[in-house]
Amino acid sequence: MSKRSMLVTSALPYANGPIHLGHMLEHIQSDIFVRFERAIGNEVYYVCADDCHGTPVMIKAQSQGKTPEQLIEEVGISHRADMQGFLINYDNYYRTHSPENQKFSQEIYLKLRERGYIFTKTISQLYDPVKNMFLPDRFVKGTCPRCGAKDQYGDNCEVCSATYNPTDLKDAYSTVSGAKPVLKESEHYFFDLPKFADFLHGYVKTVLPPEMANKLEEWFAQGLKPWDLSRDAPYFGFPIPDAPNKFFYVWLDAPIGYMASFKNFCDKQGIDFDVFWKQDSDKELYHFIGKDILYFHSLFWPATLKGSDHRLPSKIFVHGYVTVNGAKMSKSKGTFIKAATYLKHLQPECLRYYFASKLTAQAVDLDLSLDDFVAKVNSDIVGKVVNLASRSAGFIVKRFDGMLGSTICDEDLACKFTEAAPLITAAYEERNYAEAVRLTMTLADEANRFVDSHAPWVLAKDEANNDLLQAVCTQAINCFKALITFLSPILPQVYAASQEFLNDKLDFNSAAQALLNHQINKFKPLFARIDPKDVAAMVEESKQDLKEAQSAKPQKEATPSSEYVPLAPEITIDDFIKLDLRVAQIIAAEQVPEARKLLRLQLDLGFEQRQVFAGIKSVYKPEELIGRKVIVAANLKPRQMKFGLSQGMVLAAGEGGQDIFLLSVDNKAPLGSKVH
RNA sequence: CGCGGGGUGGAGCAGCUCGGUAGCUCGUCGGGCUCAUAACCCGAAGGUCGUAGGUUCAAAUCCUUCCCCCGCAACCA
Repeated sequence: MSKRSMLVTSALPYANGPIHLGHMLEHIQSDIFVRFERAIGNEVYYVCADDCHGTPVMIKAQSQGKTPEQLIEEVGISHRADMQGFLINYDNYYRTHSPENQKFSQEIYLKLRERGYIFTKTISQLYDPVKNMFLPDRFVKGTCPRCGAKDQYGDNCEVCSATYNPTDLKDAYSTVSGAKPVLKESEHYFFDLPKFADFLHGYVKTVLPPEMANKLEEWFAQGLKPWDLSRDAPYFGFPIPDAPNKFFYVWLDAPIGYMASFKNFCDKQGIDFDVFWKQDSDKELYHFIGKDILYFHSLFWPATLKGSDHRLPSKIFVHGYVTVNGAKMSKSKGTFIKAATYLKHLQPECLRYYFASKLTAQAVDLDLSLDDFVAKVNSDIVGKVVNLASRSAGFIVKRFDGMLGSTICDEDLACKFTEAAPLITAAYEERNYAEAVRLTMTLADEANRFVDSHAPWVLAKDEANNDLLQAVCTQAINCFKALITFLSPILPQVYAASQEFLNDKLDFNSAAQALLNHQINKFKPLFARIDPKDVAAMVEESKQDLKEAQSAKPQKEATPSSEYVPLAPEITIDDFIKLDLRVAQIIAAEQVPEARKLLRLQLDLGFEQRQVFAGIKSVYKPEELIGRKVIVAANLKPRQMKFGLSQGMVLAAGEGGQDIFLLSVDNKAPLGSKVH
């Protein structure tokens, strides 16, 4: 069989939160695939990245008083650590907020535009007048128009399961600021997806398993709709060429992040990027994704590739969700387990093995039953596989100076291993790891029965049986060698330790070949069994996480209808005294005709006069301000505005809009006095 | 009737494409062994395969009804 060459990706984790066990299912699944393909001799590149853009990242950064760049940097570090902790062997783990990705995104967009696949249309959307931003549906809540349930999301009601538009909500409010959203028009850029409908309809059947293709049928039946790929500023993303204040919707550049991550890797390694991505590439391209993002990967992504003259994915591998103890991961039950929390208490290979033992090519949900998890890992890995080495190595080392014999004693058993090898290989290739594990464990049972029936501990009592004893133990060790090699894509560390123990390079393609007349090393425990206490501790800590999360953001979630803006991060007195606040008097105020929100104020600070522009036009009239004493931030860097220089900031309470209240001070306060 | 997936002994799963009266692992009970990380081996109990009906000589496996669970329902990442 000639050597194949492929690029494999895992879906890009979103950069607004930590990695949890749900993510790990996918990354473990793809990592096993990659390790397997490499083990049988294929050339594989494996890349991933953080998905950095979009409103949620922007909001999260804001609420933490950070820039989005700071946030994604921090999140990126923790994501990488988690992936490494689970032995996910990426060639490159990059980020979508990168020069490569910006270049690709814009090039692809321009190509699509050139081909006539982009058009513009004005749509009206809910807008947060306080934060001055358009609101995605998930950031709007209100009262369900059908059943009257409060605090329902913008698109559907969790109580009566009605679906509606965000504009239908009663008493709608922005979850970002609490303000009442207003409708506002904006021009958006659309990708003409319907033009690809026929192509996609045929294409998806070739890259997806039938049940997933079925799922897509309903979307085709309804007819594809144009894809709105622009977002208005403020938005954390890449600017759209020739479209001021418009940014690419995060889902445009996210999958392009696969290319960008690979490009970044290629440039470092001197690999030819285009060979993989050109239209007629004969390299294979595989995406592992969760069923939740099927739509994006099987419709938008191939269409953008097709429309911009790139190659298409060879296959899209879809998996289901992780449930824990039969239910959705729950923070209050402590079953919403973060990767980092898991790693504090348990070995990565335990989860790798458990997931593998239940993973098939079907996109069904996978239950992490914690009791079953402990039982299965301990019983299979320790009790069956490792035990085989553990129970035989002693004889070889003590009685034969660590030398394996020149022969084995049960050809039938050896045959079973040889015969199973291609079946196991096929099972991995089809991503039916559960089958691969089952086949392997059946062999492990056979091997343990073999040891039991020959009872080497009895043979050892009589020197006359030396040859047989050595043959039995040699075969047992060889069984172990085959088993651990079959499991090597799943258990890379045990595999590495086993090579050390066996003093040999274990090759997947010759796993069942016997190692004879060979010196091995003293056996050291290769795998620590799981103590159920560690699992309990992990669950307990996950519950703790929840409590901390709750106290960290006091009311925002608990009383979503509250108008309160979350508290900014704590500062020290040193931070505070940097601020020089002074009492000033408004001695003149006038409208600025071109300005939507601003009034021009002339302030007397006692020691000097200043011009300040204040965004209070919506509430205050110039006449009523003259003579009023206000507080002004006096050491603020002057700002050149369109209408003139603003030399300070007048302090006011409220969130803006109609919610503006100038701070006042007792009239006795002398001008220019400092506020402490 | 919105769509897709699923419901198999106490737990987790396989079998269902190509119908022939149910299999694996764990757990439980009894026994054996003592080389091994209380690991290993043998045996037993326990299910009529969500429900109701149909096709058939024969159904977990094909068809239909209903019930229950999970997910999706497109701009939400």
